Amino acid sequence: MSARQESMASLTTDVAYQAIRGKILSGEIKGGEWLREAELAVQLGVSRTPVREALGRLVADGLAFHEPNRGVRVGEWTIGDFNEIYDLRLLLESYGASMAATNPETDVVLLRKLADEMTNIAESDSPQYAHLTDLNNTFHHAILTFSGNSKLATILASIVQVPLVRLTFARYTRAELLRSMNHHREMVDAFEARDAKWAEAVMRSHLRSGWSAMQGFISVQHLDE
Amino acid sequence: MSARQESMASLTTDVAYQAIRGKILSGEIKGGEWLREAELAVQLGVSRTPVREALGRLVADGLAFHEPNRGVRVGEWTIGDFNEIYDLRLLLESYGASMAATNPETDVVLLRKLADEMTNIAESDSPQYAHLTDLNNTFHHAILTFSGNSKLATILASIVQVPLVRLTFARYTRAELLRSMNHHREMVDAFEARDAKWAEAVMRSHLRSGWSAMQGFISVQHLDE
DNA sequence: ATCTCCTATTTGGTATACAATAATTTTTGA
DNA sequence: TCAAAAATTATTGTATACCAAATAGGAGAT
Repeated sequence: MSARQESMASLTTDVAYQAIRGKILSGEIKGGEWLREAELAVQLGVSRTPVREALGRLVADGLAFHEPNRGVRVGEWTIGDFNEIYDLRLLLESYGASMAATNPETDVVLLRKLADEMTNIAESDSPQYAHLTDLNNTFHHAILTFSGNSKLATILASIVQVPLVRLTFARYTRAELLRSMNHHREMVDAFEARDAKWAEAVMRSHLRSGWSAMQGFISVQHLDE
Repeated sequence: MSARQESMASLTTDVAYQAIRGKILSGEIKGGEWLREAELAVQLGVSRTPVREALGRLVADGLAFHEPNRGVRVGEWTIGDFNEIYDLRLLLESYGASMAATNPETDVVLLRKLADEMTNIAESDSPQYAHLTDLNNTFHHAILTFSGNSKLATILASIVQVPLVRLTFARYTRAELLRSMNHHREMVDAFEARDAKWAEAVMRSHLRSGWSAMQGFISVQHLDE
């Protein structure tokens, strides 16, 4: 099982999936809206068939919901959902960090490089948030990979997913941003020391403080759109 | 998001999904075998369309794998996979147990009823293993529900899944079976005492001992078929 | 106003056709 | 003989057309 994944390069269906997913993530299609097969098909210039398969995948990964004989509609997320997601993320990622800390396969050099680069970006005058987000994703994903449990990254991807995408570093205060960067570097130190408990604790702090920072503007976001 | 799920009652596709899934779980279709669309379609007396959707769902929940322009084939599972799965199960279910212990919504009466009924069955002369398995699933699922995190049960279902289905209580020694029943009852005691740490510890013991019992005959299973 | 019936819309499913791709077999050429 | 090339075959991926069933919404009747 382990390695192979074959992430479905089958052109049309995949394009449709990515396109619709993008519309949801970007907010172009809002929560609760219907995803009409025919409409999307003409919009994307494909037939209903790949659209249906794409919708099936969106439903499968929890981004949308299927109502029999009615169709598929985009999911809506409450603060309670975010809370549940963050609790699980805390549980799984801190476990991953503790496992990665004692795994000899863990590439500490890579992680440090990522942490340092993120710090540089964050400390610049006008941080490139998009790049920062990419590096951050890479960093967290790498840790999960180094945990040695190949299922871990998959599961987390299926939980964390979409709804958090719009909550980016751009919303952090400067203090929050710098603290986040400090966490990254401290985590690498913990890995270097092969200290599982330390790594786990830093990851907990990191995610918890991130969640705390986000909670503020989630309600705002709900109000102004 | 929380409650609603709309578990797709759309006849044909669902029937196909269940049928193919059943063939995999029962071992009729073995790991590594191809799932041919046309073949399955005639076998099930439906067209290729619902078969394709069913295969998509099987791929989505990790039971099968897609190889572009080649088709879908049933996954193969190694002992390493089982290990990873059990580690995650331990993490998530013990978390669930600890949360359920202090949740006032937890229906201790129901759980005790289940635990007692399982004990009765296990202590009888010829235990009805199928019924025992059902009750056990209900018991574990109920705890996850009482954890208060609605995502927890979903995630676990997506991990534990299939590959473990064939590893049933029927393979347990009498001692292992009775110990498992003791764990269930002890867990209810921990819930009644609202002792999160206790509940968590019992769940850890429970799953770890179960995994230990299974490890033995997994290799056997691999050899004799 | 409420209930019933009708109609439009949309899904869920079938059937069929066909291009693209990968595997297999056959043929070719040294 | 045997490896490379070419032809054949099998199967997926997509499109298209069509139809039954279900739902929503509105017209009309009570």
